[in-house]
Amino acid sequence: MKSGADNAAEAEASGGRQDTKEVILDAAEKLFAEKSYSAVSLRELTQAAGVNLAAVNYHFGSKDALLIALFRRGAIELNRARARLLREAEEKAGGATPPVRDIVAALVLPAIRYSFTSTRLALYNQFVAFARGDGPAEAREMLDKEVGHLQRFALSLARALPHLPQHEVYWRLHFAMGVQHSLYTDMKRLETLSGGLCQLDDLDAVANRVIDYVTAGLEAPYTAKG
Amino acid sequence: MKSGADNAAEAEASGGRQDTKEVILDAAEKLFAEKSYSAVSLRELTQAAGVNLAAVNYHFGSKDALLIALFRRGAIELNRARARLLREAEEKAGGATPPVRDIVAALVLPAIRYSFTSTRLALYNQFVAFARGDGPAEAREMLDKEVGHLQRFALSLARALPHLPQHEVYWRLHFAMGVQHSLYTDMKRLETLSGGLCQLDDLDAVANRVIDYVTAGLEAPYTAKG
DNA sequence: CATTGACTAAAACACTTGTTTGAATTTAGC
DNA sequence: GCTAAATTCAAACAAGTGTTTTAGTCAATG
Repeated sequence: MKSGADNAAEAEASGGRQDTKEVILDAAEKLFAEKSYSAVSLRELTQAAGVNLAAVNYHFGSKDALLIALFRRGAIELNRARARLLREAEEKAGGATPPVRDIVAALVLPAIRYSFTSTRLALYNQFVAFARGDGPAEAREMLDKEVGHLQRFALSLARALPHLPQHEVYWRLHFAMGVQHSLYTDMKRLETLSGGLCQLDDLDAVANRVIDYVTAGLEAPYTAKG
Repeated sequence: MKSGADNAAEAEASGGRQDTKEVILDAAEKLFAEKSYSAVSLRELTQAAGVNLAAVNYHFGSKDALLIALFRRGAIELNRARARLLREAEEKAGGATPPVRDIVAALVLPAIRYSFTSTRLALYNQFVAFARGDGPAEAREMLDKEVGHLQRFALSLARALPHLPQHEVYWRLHFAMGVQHSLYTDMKRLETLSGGLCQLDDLDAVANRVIDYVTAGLEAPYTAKG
């Protein structure tokens, strides 16, 4: 047998020391985000992680497989957190549809948390380029599954915004993802633009800001167009 | 002398045939956008452009210099178009400050046009990663200049939204850039999410949508926060 | 203790990378 | 039409790439 984490018990039993697999994943997350997938060599990556060069191929099979495993780890956590918040919002609303603001919060809060603590989300674009390019079918399937998770939010929003045609809901949800995206891309530009006034320091303040903005956009009056 | 386009007259005089330099720039724009800067080899690039392998190093000096030239070409055109629209909006408003919607239109319309006709804007993130990584100081200066252009919009928006503190204007302008960003990133996700319902087909419709959304976000009530 | 398995280490592999070279070719100026 | 500069071309270069191999280490198990 090859893979080390076939059962979670083994990872737990190994005690306080993180195992190589996760050390690699963490280093890859950081480096792939600040540079890019293909700009980071395995030598640079393994050196930063403090592991041997061959470790990546031993534990993951290839550099491509590492990227896939990395994206999977992040996507699972993110979508699980989003789904949980959306479910809670629905339960809180009883049988009725939750207010737009609560749906928005469920969508963006997990991502905002990540943007404060890790570079995890910055991987998304890298992975999209990889999957749509030379990447294997497995990668494309993961992106499709990702869309499936978003579909739940589209439906929920459509119920909360009954005056909007379906395609307009999709568009505005897409824009909401763009706003969210701006939290882990180009933050440097915002910092220099504002002369250091705007930063990712107060999570609640940033979260309220994003939710206010996105909610206002979603609830904007609909001016019929071609 | 080395470079071929020292004076624009030469490029014009050469008649209908595009010169090698621009053929390379066009091919690079396309390839760098769909894959990534470091994922595209000069062999793949020059073959797609139909020029010799050595042409890039001959005309630009290096692969890095090509990326810089590419970004410069795009940034100049984009900022020029934005500045012109903003000036027109200010003139239309006489001495007063233009309405938020007009400022937003000046900011996003040029980018929306590009997103319909080329992959030019998708280069931005690539260039940011390059400039902040191993890239030369020249690249960083270009990003700073880019921020300078945005500053004009920040000031104009601050005048149009006097009830907002300055840092809130910066944040919301940043979010607006994120919405704009969503037009040339992840459009594939929107298409599959909407089952093909949403696409970049009708420029005016998309432009109105974006402007509505961004304007609503900018004009959202301000709920004081930490 | 011996043995088996998972894991690490260092070296080598085949291949691609960006870049350079020097000769052939085209283009412009007199 | 000749000259000289500008450009293209094919070939080669050194360096770096992901991957494989082979030997070595370590911990658990019988």
